[in-house]
Amino acid sequence: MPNKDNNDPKSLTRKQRELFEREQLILDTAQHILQHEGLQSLTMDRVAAEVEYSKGTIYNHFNSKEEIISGIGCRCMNKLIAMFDRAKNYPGSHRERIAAVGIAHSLYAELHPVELQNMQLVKSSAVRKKVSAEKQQELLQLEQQVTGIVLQIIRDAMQQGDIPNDQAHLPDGIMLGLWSMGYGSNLLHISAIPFDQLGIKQPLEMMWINSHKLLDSYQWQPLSNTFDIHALKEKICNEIFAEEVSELKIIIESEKKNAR
Amino acid sequence: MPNKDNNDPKSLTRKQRELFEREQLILDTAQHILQHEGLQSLTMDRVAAEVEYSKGTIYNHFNSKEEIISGIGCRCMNKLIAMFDRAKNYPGSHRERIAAVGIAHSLYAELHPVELQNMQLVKSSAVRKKVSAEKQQELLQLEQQVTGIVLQIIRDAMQQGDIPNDQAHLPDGIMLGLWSMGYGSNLLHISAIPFDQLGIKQPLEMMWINSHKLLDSYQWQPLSNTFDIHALKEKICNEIFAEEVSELKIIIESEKKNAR
DNA sequence: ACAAGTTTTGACGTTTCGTCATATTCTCTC
DNA sequence: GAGAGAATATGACGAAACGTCAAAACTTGT
Repeated sequence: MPNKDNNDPKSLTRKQRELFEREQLILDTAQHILQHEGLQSLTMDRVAAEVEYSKGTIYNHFNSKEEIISGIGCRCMNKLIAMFDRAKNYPGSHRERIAAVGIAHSLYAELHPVELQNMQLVKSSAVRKKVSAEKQQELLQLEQQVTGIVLQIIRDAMQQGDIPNDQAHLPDGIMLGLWSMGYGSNLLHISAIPFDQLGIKQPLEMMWINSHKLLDSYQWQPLSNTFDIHALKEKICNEIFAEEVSELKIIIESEKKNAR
Repeated sequence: MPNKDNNDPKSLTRKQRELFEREQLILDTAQHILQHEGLQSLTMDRVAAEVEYSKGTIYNHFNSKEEIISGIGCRCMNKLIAMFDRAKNYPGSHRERIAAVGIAHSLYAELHPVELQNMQLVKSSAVRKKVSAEKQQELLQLEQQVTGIVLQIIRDAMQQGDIPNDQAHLPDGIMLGLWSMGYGSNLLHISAIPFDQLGIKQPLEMMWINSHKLLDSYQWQPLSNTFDIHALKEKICNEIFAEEVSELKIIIESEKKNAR
């Protein structure tokens, strides 16, 4: 290109930036297809056609389709971590902060069911086997960030005396309890089980209640019989996740319209 | 065939039996491949070769690969239900019976991690989309059997007065709490997260403790501070699941040998 | 302007799913 | 027991998708 007035000494960086941006474009495109048409429509030829590069170029960025799927998984984890971080920084009691993390988790599940399913897919051995060690390390590191946030809040609470120290399995027990219950509830939520028809409550609603019962069992002060957990939920939703909640309302509205 | 001394009037039934047996053979074979070589080795040609029928014949039984995978899923669910049933019939307190169900669930996860992953796969939309409505109905019905067993025990306990009736969300709350925590713990258990290395306890161990904490929160008598939950686990393992436990020991032994 | 290096391309080989016309086997009647 | 007609089994084939690689296009430095 003759136009060289941009005499930036970091031309190497420009190239790298282009590479990086293209990588993002590929992931954007793939994620969009995945979200709107499902995994069976996510083919390499399709992605190549939509980003308007050839398949070979796609393969210069990602060694396999699975690597793209993992890449999407990483982005989703980052989005989740951003929400968890906001929850962590909520200026309330430690019990309120951990509750905010729980709300972040279920809001994420409601807002991005497809991504959740994809994150599940990434963990399957079929995908993991074809993904580079680096990407796996990246995913593991992200997972650790998540547990790190939760553990930090629990440790803060212990240090502050909100949780009695004379119990076994701390802080792991609380972390694993919340993690497995949240994880399980989210997956039940996105499963095809028609809870309504079976006369069973929605998993995400019950998760909120059951998590508090679990925290009560660990005697995490203040206990839930001293405050209104539903009011707390409302409060946290308004103060930290207003944006997500309104997004969710829009989704629910449009689903209602589709049902009609 | 000239040899017709077997003058059974139900020759139709014999044919049906043959068909059924072949179907089982196909599923046996597919499950064996899946278990020992993973999903990527489970191809229709491979199954056809191993059962020594042509691919067309396989397709007379199952309309797609996904239908075979779902078929395997159904068998696994049935195996799980059989274990749950044994737990349900344990002649102890209701709290002991529900605890036995929990043990059944984690034993299953430890004994059959591959099947668990497969049952997860069946729930993915990619598979569900290609499966007949009947099979989906069958899967749903099996899932209901599972929840039915749990709900029955909870209702028994309520009727007997073991659980105070003055609480909201009964029996659903307990059921969903145990289900999501068990489900989540099992999936964490089979995930690739190296809990040991991260200095975190194993999800299945914590699930036992946290489930009891949850039941305590619902004030399900007798509360866990009045008995030794680890002794109870030992007792239930010996009295109902001796076979599974010894199977598990063999697996653990052989894994140790492989590690060396 | 040209050469050396880098990146892009898309045709191609391979695998695997699922189909279907043909071949085989079975069953029932005479 | 023979033969017609129905039921079942077969495997070659088409289609779709992954991943590769030699050749083409572009970039950069001299």
